[in-house]
Amino acid sequence: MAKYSLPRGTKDYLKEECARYDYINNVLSEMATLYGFEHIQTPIFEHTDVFTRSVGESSDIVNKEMYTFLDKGGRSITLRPEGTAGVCRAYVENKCYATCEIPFKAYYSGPVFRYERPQAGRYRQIHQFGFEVIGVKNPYLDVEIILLAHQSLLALGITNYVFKLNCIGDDESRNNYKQALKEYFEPHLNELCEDCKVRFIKNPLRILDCKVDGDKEVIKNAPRISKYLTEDSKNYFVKVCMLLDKYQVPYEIDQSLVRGLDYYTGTVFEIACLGPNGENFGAIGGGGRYDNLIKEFDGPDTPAFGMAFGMERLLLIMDKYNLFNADLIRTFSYCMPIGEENMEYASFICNYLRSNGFPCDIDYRNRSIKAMFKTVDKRHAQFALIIGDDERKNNTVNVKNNETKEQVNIKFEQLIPFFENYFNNFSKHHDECHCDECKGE
RNA sequence: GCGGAUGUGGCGAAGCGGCCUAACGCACCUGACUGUGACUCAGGCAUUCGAGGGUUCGAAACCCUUCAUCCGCCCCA
Repeated sequence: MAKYSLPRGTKDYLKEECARYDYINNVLSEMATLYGFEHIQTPIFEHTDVFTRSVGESSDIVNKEMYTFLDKGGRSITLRPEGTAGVCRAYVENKCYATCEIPFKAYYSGPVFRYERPQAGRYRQIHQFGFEVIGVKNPYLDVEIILLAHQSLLALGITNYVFKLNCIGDDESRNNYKQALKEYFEPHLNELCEDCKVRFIKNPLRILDCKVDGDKEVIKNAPRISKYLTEDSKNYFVKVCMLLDKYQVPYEIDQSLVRGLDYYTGTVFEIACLGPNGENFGAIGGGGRYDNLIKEFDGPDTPAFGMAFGMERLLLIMDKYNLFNADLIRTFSYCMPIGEENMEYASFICNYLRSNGFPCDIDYRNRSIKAMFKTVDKRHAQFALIIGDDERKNNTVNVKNNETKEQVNIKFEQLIPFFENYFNNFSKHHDECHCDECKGE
């Protein structure tokens, strides 16, 4: 066993897993671009109060899950537990409200940290791919982001998910509702768990999210937000639902959904997706409207909407459903020098191909042909280049197409034209062909 | 943060106080086959049982501590 091991709840992404991660990241980036988003990056740590003020004192994230430490200058620093707060801080700090196009549409991708007890699909360092739109309040926008998530999942091949949707209302609605909840729960305080007693004071909305008392009549019978929504909030949400119907997005309304972050207002959602055997790995993504957050960071009063995917959850779900191609990792060609004495020529060929832009790798271990062919298969190489005494003496390369198993002896100076020709035919085939294999590309 | 289970080579797994210098299967390496991937056959591949300590004449097995993983709760991505 290794003397040095990973910190709990973290993991190494080795080649295959990294290739899968990159694949998802690419699909989502392309989707973001399709919807008019631009890439931004913010630091993975911020001053602690960036999160306490936005994510909220009553949230579990701030209460018990943050990686917070003092830096050498005595500042309280926190590894970001989510992406939105940093984006909003950056938006205000860089005065994007004045210098950028409104709405400000940005996507980001990277690690976030939460100190939780690890489980399957749950880590302390996870990666989120998120989208934020700052500057617009319009049901069409809420729906645009949900559509973006919807289309992204379809592009990844994920199908059996559902958007759980709720409206937690504007300030007025929520204040009315909080008041009603307080009045309702006050006489029942003793029936609630310890956590909920704290929630009662800090944010009674949280009580609805409690699973400990989830079955208890008290919570079941609690007033519903829908009754306390202002006309505006109600109409807005109805419009959102109507549009989702129109676009045939799979969603259901879940009035107990309040989200674990305090900054949400209005439309909120989580994406639930079960494994092939009904396993529940938690939400694969979530988000919502946060109309007060920019103001909270001392920016102008600006509405906003955002969402994020959990990369680890996507990775897990896609793996369970076998949605990854087997050959995400591939080598175009692999040089097989037969015997030490052919190493020099083989190495020359390999570098020659590389300098002409054709990916190539070479076997350095003076192994048997059998062993090298196994490597060719394992690395999904398109071509095996067999280089032995005959080839070296005649300045040729024995090129074996690993797919068709056809083998030709090619003069050194014909190598590049040969591969160029191969590529041209390949893309020509690609353009004209409508077979299943090519359609998806 | 709470409750439960588990930890033996790259992987799966037997062994549950001495015959363990750790079975078996897969994978891997070498050769039979001086240059074509299969099959077959022969051989190789854990001084060591997550780590540290203790009990014992003797420990992978028993005890303690610790680390990690998995499941449930909580929460979410």
